[in-house]
Amino acid sequence: MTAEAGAADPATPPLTERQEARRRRILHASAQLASRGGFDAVQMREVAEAAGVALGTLYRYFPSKVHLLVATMQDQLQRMHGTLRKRPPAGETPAERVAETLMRAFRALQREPHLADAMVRALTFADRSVSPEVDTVSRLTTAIILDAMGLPEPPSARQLSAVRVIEHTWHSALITWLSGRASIAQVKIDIETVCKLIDLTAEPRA
Amino acid sequence: MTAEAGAADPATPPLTERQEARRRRILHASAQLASRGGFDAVQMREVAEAAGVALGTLYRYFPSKVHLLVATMQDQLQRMHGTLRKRPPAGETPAERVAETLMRAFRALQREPHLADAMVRALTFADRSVSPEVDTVSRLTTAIILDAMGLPEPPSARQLSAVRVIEHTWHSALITWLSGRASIAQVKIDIETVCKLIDLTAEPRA
DNA sequence: ATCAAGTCTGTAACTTGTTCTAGATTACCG
DNA sequence: CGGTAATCTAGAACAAGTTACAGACTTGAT
Repeated sequence: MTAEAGAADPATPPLTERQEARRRRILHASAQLASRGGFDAVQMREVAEAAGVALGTLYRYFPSKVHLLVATMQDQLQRMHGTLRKRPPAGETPAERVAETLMRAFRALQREPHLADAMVRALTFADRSVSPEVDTVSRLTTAIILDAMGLPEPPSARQLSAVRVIEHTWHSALITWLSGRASIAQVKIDIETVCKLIDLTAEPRA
Repeated sequence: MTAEAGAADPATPPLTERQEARRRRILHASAQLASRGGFDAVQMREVAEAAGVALGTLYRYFPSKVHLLVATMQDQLQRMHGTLRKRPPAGETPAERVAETLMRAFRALQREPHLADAMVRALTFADRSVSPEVDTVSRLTTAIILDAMGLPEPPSARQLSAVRVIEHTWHSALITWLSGRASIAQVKIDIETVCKLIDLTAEPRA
């Protein structure tokens, strides 16, 4: 519970500069390899080599391939959150703004479909041992959606439920798209459909 | 395209009786192993041994572990569809009936959480090479939901969108539950929330 | 009954994620 | 600076999914 100055790093022993650099090289190598071949192309030996680090060291930083890819996703999401903040969505209603934001994110993912594949597959394949990290990703996603809604006050319980369902749909729709079972148009429709839930959960009264 | 008398098996060369029996033994062994340890406990060598079949034969019937587990899910889903048909949901509205049906299915999964884990993880981890099989599972799920809705006429495009979103939520909510990041109560709320979409897509006119 | 084609078995090999170990390097403390 | 604990490296070893292959068994047609 001791507050830290940084962004999100509770109770992690501070890293030296060289360690921070290693960590960054590893994440970079991971994203790089993922950008070509997707999940399968991220091979631990190759990541280690590309990052200029021994295999054992890679495993010290990220205890499994899934941990590594989920951390990669955290990294990318943070980047995207920053980008999205700069140009807030222009829609009239919260539902429109959320749909617009998600579609913008979706277009970004389309530019690197293999990277998206690696990250999303890792995310949904993650077992309990990765729960904390996956939860961080989930919180980031929630933050992005709530940002897009642009609420004047903290969200109600019903709104949070709607946001959770939107996240579910977002992840699952991505998977169906990545595995070639749904078209881009289809994903768009699904996102727009689920966003209608927001209107439904608008507070009946202030 | 030659029509077959069975249920769902287009363009598959007919199996001899012994082959059918082998296939059944394999699926049974798979479900059995999955029921204990989940995804990781389904080890191809063990499945082969438990089914009394050589490893190469197992791979001839199911070209990968994911194929095997998705086929296992098909099998279980078919069973569940049958069970659900017997006692149709009692709710007043389509939304209520769908939520009731999904919660019933959810309770069934809770009885075999490891099996659920194996099947759902395989389903979301499946890559393009498993698309046809995953699609079959998806169609089965859709059929179950449409059944529960109990519509007098074929569903509209908007209703089908809602059903797709419900499926997305169903899969993703299961995953968060299986990985311990959401409680049973939470899954229930998410299902109920997304089912409200059905009301939203009720035809404005007949 | 016999032959050819296809299938099944048993087993070894290969791949990639993961673990382990011994020795070199680095960081920190006095 | 010197010592010590932690970290890093290189590489072997292990586990489980997957592939390969030689020989035995089935099946179906003649």
